[in-house]
Amino acid sequence: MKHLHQRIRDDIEAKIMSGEWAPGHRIPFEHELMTEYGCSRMTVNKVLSTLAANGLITRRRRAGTVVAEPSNQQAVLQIQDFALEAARAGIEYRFKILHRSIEPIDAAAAQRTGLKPGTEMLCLSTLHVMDGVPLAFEQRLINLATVPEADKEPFKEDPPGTWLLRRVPWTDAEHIVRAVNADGPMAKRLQIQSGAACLVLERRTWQAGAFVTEARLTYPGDRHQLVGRFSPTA
Amino acid sequence: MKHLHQRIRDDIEAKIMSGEWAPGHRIPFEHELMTEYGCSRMTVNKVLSTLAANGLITRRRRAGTVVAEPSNQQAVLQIQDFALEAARAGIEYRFKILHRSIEPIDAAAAQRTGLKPGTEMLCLSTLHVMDGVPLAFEQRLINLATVPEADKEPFKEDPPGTWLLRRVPWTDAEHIVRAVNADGPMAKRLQIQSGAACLVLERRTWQAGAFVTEARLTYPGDRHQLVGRFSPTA
DNA sequence: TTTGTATTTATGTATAGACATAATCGCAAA
DNA sequence: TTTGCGATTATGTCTATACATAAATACAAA
Repeated sequence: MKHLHQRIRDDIEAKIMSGEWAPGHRIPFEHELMTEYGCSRMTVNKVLSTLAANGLITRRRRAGTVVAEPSNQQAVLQIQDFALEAARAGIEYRFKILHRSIEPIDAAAAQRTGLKPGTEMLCLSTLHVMDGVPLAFEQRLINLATVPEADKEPFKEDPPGTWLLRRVPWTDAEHIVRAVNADGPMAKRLQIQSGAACLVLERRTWQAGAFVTEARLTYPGDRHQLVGRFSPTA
Repeated sequence: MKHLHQRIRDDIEAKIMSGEWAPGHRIPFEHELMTEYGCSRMTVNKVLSTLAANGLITRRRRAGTVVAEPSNQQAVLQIQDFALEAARAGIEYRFKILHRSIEPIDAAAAQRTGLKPGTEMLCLSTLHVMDGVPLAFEQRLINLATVPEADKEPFKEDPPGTWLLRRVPWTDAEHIVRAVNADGPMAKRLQIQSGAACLVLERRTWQAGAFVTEARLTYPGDRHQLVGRFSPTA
């Protein structure tokens, strides 16, 4: 016999995912489920709260609980930290800062990040190399207003991403994944053919509303992929 | 005065994200937090359970609770359902089944899906068109052992993905995102230049361990991107 | 030393009740 | 008809308690 908690949850998920309870359908009240399963309200409540947190259902006081609109399917993709992954796998990892400067943010980037045009940003270009093979090229902007100590950091030990991850708390991130053809300079840096398909991952992170950093990572398409696993229940 | 629940949660998250409690650091026992905040164990327990579900902490019986290793950063990417998105945006959407057959699964696919080689699969190739522009090419395998009714479905109303989503409950999915150069036939189908970068999304779904379907979606790189938002707390 | 077993301990699940709160509904007053 | 207000109702949060369970620990037997 499984846990009641799990049984209630499985039942509801099955009904939603089979389409028996379509989006917008009102789910039985806690009171009703409580009678149906012969358990306390807390048990039902915890299940429904969890499902709501996972976006499967929408709850509103007085109105009750309904199956959520299948907004967009969500997939959890894992995005690796080069240094960490390399260390774990026992692979030789190096990185090289190819460019470093402090510049006022341009108009397009200001738009993306929500900063005032002209804000001073630390601009870094980094090549990530594993086992002697270029794995990714990283173009990064760091907001010096939020992370002033980045100015004096030489980035000798850790690459900028790892350094930031350890030092700056962040609360929100936005990701964009695209595919592009490598132009000449990019092809040269990554040692691939000009025009080869590359996976581009852009990540912007904020900390309590304050912009922290933007990273654009370009991976050779034939050497890399993003992998993710997703359970609606997890 | 905020809810106690939220306060405890904020405190713990702040300590973790500021680095004060580094990965591996043991968090006070429920018993201790209960005394510290002057509340019941259930309250503390719910907070910690939620944080554990979000991957911020790791809990083990008897051993206690520790700050989770920042394994891989996880990003929640949104993956759209063509028909649904088009309907919402008021865009004209069509799809065309270019190929349909029933074939025993090949060795490579058997490996990926965990099925026995030779299992009968419904193979479909579909072109998705929005506003007259090819948006994606879909190659899909459907496990007839799990979804026998797919055999007789003509897929006139809904494209295979939408049809399956409505009909088959699924519990697990695996995603892979890659970038590839379009070969000749693909370029022709998508009306792009041969060699143009394409985003390839592979999705495999299971239902309680039974394989349901595999979809490989190829998007022109210049027409599409995946977007995602992520908060560690949400 | 190794293996097996009992104990302890922290978390996991569940209960039955309490009060708070937000949103809706119905009714009455303007 | 519209506005305002009180009653109702479903969810939100929390308590105090109970027993289950997994895992570390200590101790005893082989």
